[in-house]
Amino acid sequence: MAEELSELLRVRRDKLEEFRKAGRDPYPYKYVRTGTSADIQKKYADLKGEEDSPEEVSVAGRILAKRGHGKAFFMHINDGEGRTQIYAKLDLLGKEKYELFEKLDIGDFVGIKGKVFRTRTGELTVRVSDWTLLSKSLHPLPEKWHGLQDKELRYRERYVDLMINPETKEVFLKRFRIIKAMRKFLEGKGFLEVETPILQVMQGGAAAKPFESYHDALDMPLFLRIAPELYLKRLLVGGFEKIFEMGRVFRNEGISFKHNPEYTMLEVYEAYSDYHDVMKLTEEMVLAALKEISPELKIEFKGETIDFTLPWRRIPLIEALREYGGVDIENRSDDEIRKIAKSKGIEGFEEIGIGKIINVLYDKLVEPNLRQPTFIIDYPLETSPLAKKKRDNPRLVERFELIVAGMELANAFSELNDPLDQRERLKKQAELKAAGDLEAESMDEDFLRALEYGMPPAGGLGIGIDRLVMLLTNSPSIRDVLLFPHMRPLAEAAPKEEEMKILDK
RNA sequence: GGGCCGCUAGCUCAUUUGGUAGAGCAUCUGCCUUUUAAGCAGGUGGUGCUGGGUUCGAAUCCCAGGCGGCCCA
Repeated sequence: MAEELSELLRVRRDKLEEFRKAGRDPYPYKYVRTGTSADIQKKYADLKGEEDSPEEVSVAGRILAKRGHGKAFFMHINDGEGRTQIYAKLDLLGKEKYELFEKLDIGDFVGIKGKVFRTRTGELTVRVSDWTLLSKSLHPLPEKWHGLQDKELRYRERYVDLMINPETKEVFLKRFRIIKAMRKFLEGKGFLEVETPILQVMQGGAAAKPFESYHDALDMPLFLRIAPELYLKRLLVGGFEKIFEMGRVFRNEGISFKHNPEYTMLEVYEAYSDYHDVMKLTEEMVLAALKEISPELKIEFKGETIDFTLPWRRIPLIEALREYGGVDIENRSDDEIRKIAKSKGIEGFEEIGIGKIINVLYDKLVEPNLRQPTFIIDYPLETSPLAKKKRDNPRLVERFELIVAGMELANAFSELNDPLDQRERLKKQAELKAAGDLEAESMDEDFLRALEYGMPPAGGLGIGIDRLVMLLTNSPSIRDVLLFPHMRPLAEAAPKEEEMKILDK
């Protein structure tokens, strides 16, 4: 494979051999550090200009910058907590060690031993008394001024993006803190984290097209879950009263700035609660996540100010359609609603249920216009087969979605626990599926049996974690908050014939 | 799925009537013992996304395809 290497790559491989010949293993097994870059900054903060640290330290990291000065040499190395300046002098190291040290490349990992001192410009610096190559890098890094700009490369080679662009790392640190804060919030309220199947026999819990897989030994198809909902409800039946699951779900749909085929969803269920309680819980939890990122309740997102000050607006779906879409579907027949939809340019859903059409009307006319945090509440019955009917209006269900910056962030119901009603609703879904609606729910007999044993009244909530992180980190695309967003493979990385064979077995 | 835009050195970007493809950083060589976008001098490095077409001649014009971005459905 090595015959076509460009000069830059060849030079690094040559150096690899040179280090080997000089008796330095380019990939040794371990290195003992006395501390990190941050430890040095903290420990020697009071070091005066003229003095050395009394003892030697050892640090390790990736070389990010080199500045040679003839018989002296500066570099910066980066570890998980920051950077450390390194100073090497011919006098101190001796000819052989110094000349090899100069040959280290940007990108290499090194271990550095030496005393700490302050340079003329005041920067704490380790003066090298000995050094160890810890891993030879065979690729040049992107340039120091602009970093890696090309979005495609940043997504495809996230490892390079992370090592070179500090703001990328910052986004993911924030992501992990947000998730941690939400777990902490829920655990503080007595919720228990559970895990349910990702490989599911039935399609259920949401309106979405699933990915299909196959279990060879059982000789049966399996779906990757589109939601954990139906299993979490089985747990309510089993006696868990406050539970949540944070995990990956998979939806076989298009890709956009707010859609990735796999994403992280938080689902929360609380027995003896209804959707009013869940709205309060949602507000508190989102604010707990926000607090982790910003002391203010107002944040910037794509040039827009989003104000999370409570209370957030609550508006029934039908009113929202009137206010934002100028259409009135209250007390209209299915045919009339279909006509309204058509007049708004919504076509191609002729065989599909009226619930879907209302959803499309809403998606098109209302959602993009909701910029500030807003709860859309009380959805038409047909749109929500898993939600309880509204207590004073059986044409509606007790459901809300939280919309921020035109994005659906959360979806929640007073969960349907009447097994006979649920059976009727799933039957309707099965009819829609038969008519060609790929997103319709399956008739899940085991789930219905569970409900027949009795599920306590409960409020349930789903939150799209990735979108929340987008908002809180001012990231314009979901790809910016996923470490490895889905990309079409490059020709060179496309699946090989051997791999494709697996699918035929 | 549709529209627009992009793809040029490892990276960031130039290159206008179609006429031998450039810069900065990185890399290499020489000088330089406290620099930090170190400096000075010199050099190497290109299937111009891929394939086809037009032309004496294509990075540039045309067609098809690939990958990506933005907007729309």
